[in-house]
Amino acid sequence: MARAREFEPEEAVAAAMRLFRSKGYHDSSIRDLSDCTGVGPYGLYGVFGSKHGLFLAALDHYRKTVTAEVLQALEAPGPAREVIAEALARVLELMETPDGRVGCLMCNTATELAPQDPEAAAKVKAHLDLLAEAFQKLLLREAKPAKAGKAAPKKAPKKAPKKALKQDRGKVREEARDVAEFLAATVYGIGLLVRAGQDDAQIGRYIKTALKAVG
Amino acid sequence: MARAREFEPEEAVAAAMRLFRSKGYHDSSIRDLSDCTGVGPYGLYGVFGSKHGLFLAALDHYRKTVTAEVLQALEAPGPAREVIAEALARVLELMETPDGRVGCLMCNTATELAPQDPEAAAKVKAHLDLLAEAFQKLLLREAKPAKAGKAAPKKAPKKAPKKALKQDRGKVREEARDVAEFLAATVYGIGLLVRAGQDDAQIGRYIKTALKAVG
DNA sequence: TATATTCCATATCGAACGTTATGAAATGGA
DNA sequence: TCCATTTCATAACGTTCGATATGGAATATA
Repeated sequence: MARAREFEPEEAVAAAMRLFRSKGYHDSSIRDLSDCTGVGPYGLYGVFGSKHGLFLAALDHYRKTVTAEVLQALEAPGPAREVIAEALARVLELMETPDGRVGCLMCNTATELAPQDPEAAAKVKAHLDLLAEAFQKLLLREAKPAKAGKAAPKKAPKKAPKKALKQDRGKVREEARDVAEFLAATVYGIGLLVRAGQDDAQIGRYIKTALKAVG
Repeated sequence: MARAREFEPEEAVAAAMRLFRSKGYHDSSIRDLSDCTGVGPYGLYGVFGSKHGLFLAALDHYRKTVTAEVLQALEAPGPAREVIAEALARVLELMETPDGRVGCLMCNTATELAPQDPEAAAKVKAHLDLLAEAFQKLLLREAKPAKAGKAAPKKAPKKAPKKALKQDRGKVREEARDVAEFLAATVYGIGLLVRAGQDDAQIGRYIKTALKAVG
């Protein structure tokens, strides 16, 4: 048929994501994006339709790469609190890249674009929910080891009326949701502090203090 | 001598601050600012020198108005934890304005500009420190009621060796600093969540959970 | 009232923006 | 080997950017 494409869209998105993450949406021009991806306006518009389309693709790429590493960290075995501490430490690591301390693209997007860009806002919200669900899953994994486990439960349920059980379950689930949402926001908070120029020691203390809310 | 100025710089800054807070720096044009302040490019450049100068003035104005209300809330009497809860609730109120849920200008600036704008970054950092100091002062006010107080101290110091006193003081002070820094970051976190489009109920749960870290 | 000076509204500047048009280069099927 | 088609690099489009120049209106002093 015709000439073949000479670039890989996925690679272009990855490069564009780096630029957007570093400089934000408005301060990244098509020429900048063209330079950093090595693609040229024709290619970018042909595949992504617009600067905005490319940006949305970059948001998806962020979730599939950076955020995926956080979610993976939350799948680690062990006590929830320790897993969370490790995951948040990993988050902090991920906020620094060869481009500098660029923070979290989703957090940056929330403040720069969300109120005026429904599509970007939807992706940010979905991302927050994704994080919260991962935290909640981890928290509930520990809260109810009711299923057959190898080790015996440390805290044996004493004097637990059957009627109250459902209420307890609800309470536990509710608190887990609150803490999970809080931790998802904390992930954004880490990105925010990195972006604000705080050093790792200070952010480490922030994480340590936030963990006190896990209970 | 000559013709008098027809606008009040302070009012112009206030209007510019509202626009910057709503749309960010890069998405607010001189024409927009000219329209919303009613001043015209000549006046703006004559007084503020540049768009960037006007923005820095807007950051100062934010501290002197919005943040001042938060600092005032932190001066309220009563148990630290309750005062903090009230102050954070006040923060949430302040994030909504006639222009919508615009969030915190300092938080927005941290993510949009700080890495590439040293002057803005310095103001953001100073603002964070200001908040942290206010929280720390409040926390320490409660931690050491050593000075002559009307009511008797509830927790009488039992078996406290003189040598350990200094160390305890240091520990208390250190923990107060950590919590204070955490709470300052929480203020930004509230602004971030507002900007991300979370509703008040969700942010209220975030505040409630964060308060668990106060201890 | 005359004048020098400053401010205002507006026009305008060169540059950069996001996007599209253009012509040469490349490629699979006839 | 030619052709139809698609991609490429690049020029160009109209618009808007931040910033400045300009001419008339306003004012304190003389």
